[in-house]
Amino acid sequence: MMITKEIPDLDLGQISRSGQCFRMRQIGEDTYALIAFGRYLEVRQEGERISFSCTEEEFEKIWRGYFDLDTDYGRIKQAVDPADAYLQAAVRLGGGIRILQQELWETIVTFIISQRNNIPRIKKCVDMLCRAFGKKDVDFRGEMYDLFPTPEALAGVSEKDLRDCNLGYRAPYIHKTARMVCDGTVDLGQLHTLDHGAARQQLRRFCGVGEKVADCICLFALHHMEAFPVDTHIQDMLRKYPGGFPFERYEGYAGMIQQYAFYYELFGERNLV
DNA sequence: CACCAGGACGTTT
DNA sequence: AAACGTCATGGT
Repeated sequence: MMITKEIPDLDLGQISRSGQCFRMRQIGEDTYALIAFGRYLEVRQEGERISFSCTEEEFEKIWRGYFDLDTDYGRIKQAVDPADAYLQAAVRLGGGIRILQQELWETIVTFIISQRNNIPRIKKCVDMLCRAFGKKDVDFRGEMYDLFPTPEALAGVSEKDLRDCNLGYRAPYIHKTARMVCDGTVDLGQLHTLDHGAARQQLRRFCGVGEKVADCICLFALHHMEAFPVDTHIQDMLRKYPGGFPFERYEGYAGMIQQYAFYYELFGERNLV
């Protein structure tokens, strides 16, 4: 149960480092393990040949959508202004990033955790949460792994138990948010049917979800490619456009441009551009 | 509208 | 070793 596909514009290392998915880890030189939609997957990359540890059926059902394989990222990159030295450099560095289509509940919680936090620590917190409150399952080798805890699981534990996962002041945010999902205050299923403005408005009702986190959830779980989360790194980037960033040029997919810029701010050479 | 606490730790100096 | 910063938000 190993299938191989030819996939352009995809770099597992870049996706793993890009900080949109906190449950993807490197387990070998070119191999990554991730857990999503109740499945454990190992993915290996050799150039454009990507191997998936699953059946063809599972690939079509889950991973084609998860890795956003029906979006043409080559076309998006070609649309970047050739005269824009900054974005050209950003695309050169992070051209293998894709916008994953992750699970909504997990994305809500992980991006509440992400606020005022760094990527290595976010991953640790998420691992601890899954270890403590997630259902256990076995992978294709028979090894145990932890699913992401359900809203019911997180609403059912004490705030202190959440704090023990090093969530700090985010513990009450997550507890309240879990309860709001369980009691139906916000309908997660319905969120998938809303447009960007309406979804963002609903997400803002959760405790601990502000403008930035709401946009991350829209981009990484609801696949609103127009969502443009502005954090401290993107603020730095925007300052490099004294005449204003050309949002109108990238209408409908500014979120993808945001990801290239975010990655470049984090991993690009400091003295370049 | 302008602060500022709250937590813990990765990163840089 | 010590200061600095981290994919912000809610409360005052």
